[in-house]
Amino acid sequence: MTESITASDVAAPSGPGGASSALRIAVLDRDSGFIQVLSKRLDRLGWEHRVLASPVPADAVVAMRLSALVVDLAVLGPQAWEWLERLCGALPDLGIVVCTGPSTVAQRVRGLRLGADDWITKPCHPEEVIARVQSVVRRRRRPSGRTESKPVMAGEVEIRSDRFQAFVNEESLDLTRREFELIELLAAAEGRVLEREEIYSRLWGYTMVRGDRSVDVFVRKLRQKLEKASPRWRYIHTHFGIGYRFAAESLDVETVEVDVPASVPADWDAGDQGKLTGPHQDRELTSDAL
Amino acid sequence: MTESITASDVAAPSGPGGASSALRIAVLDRDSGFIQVLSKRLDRLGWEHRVLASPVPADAVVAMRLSALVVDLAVLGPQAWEWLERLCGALPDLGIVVCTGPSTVAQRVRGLRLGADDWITKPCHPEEVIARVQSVVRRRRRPSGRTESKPVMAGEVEIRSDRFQAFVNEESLDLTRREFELIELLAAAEGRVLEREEIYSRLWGYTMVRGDRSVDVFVRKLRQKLEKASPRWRYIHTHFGIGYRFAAESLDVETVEVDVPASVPADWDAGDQGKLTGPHQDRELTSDAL
DNA sequence: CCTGTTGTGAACATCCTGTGACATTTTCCT
DNA sequence: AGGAAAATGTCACAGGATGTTCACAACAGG
Repeated sequence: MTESITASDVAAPSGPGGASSALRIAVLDRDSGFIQVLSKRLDRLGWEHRVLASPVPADAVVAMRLSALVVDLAVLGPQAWEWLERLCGALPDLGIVVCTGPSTVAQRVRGLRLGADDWITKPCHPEEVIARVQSVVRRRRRPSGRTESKPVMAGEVEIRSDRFQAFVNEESLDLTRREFELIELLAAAEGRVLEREEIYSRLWGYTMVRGDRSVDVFVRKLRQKLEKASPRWRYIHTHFGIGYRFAAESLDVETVEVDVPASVPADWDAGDQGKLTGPHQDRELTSDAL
Repeated sequence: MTESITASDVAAPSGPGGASSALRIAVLDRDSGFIQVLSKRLDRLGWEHRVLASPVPADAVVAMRLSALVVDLAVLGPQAWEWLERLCGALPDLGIVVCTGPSTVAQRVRGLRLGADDWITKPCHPEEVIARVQSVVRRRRRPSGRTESKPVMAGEVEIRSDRFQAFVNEESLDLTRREFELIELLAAAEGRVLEREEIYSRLWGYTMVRGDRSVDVFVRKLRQKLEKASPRWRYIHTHFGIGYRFAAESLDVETVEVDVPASVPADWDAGDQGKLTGPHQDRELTSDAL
């Protein structure tokens, strides 16, 4: 029962951590001949893989952190559609290749609409299965675009994707992987509010269950490190009931904005609101006041 | 550059999930029957599409700014592979679905390896082609899709969905989540009267029980914040016995901002607000303006 | 003038987030 | 392999923000 998967470089689903080669896939099927041939081929490719012979609850699949899954819907029996739908819902970034016996157009269309990425009809050549899995994964990976190495600056921090680190004055913040992924994600969406659910699904790869505090906890860890390294700046802003927003804001220039004293004449079209906080001066519903 | 796919004011209801519709695809094929059927289907889906009958240089395809391309390699003749490779290299984000006659496994694998995202063998059902194109595009959409969202202006307020906030002169109104949802909903229906029941069911998700004052309370909170930030405008108008209507109206006769004619004589209640709202005649509570 | 509807303010109940502590898993070192 | 250190994931609590309800006043309509 020991798994053949030795996690050496487990590229988390949507995470930036991907080595380009090492894939992690699972095959859910009972056709022993097919499995055997496919396994051998996968071995030679050096992909981590795992064979499942019986219907696995969608939740269990989540835990496997796969890049892709090859599945014969026949194994799942009548609940195949439901299973597929749930899985696709939970793991929007998982590549799913259905490889099953004869089917109707309607079935294939249904499967693809539910979220499957490809549908291969048996009998088929294992090499084609491999190629289609690669194709699916290739597309999935693209967004993570690890190629560019343009450091992002925000306030005092510099985010270097090529080093998986953030720096302040050339000093590393010692971010862990998740912390870095988080700040990278937030910074990429600078100015926009990201909802918790979105942050979670983009970092963890599957959908968040209600009551999960992981995002909050990592935000706090990030804030701590940012605070320590760059005390006079605020970067992560809370939007109550929604999520977080990344924007560098300096605390230095104390923006004492006087309330309009009601005795303002009729027309202030001269618009001298006198904003002095630089690029961003929004006063949000920040609960980060200390 | 004259071509513009404008999903003009679709005003995505809420959240990132918005416009999933407007796709732009091309079909490179000569099989007139296939093309015809497919085109009709594409029309009904509202996807912009274009049929190409002869080999188009890869560069030309680039200019089309497509979401996906369906191609019969047979049209391309012997240089099909080279063409495919060049295209995939030039447009890594373009979805490419090969749809062609009988082929060997080796050919299919080669095509997929070169960068094709799917390979369908003719004869095939157009619906399956559609479904596979959707599947391919679905993956591509994730990263880029949700970036844009144009702010909505009304009078002095600017509603930015990406920030879950409304602003007046770049100053946040500090709306809570519900308040924001409410103003967003109202503003999206600008000019029309929304009944309480509808507002309630769209914001709270279930039907309102008689006697529930939640909507009124939130309207009041919204009005307060709007009033404080933009004193010389009225935005939310009560329609007795019905519900509320959102429309920016200046109290200054001078300031001709947007739609309001402003040259209104003495009798406002003559109801020349311009916009008649269908079933209910505009019975306005304009007396409070004096 | 009467009745039902809406505006208002405040009390109250809930939900949300920050925080620290702790359990669990992974990584690294010996 | 064994164990320490680091990273990640969970949990419970406290304080604050938000949502809901209520009573009453003000108002529109007949």
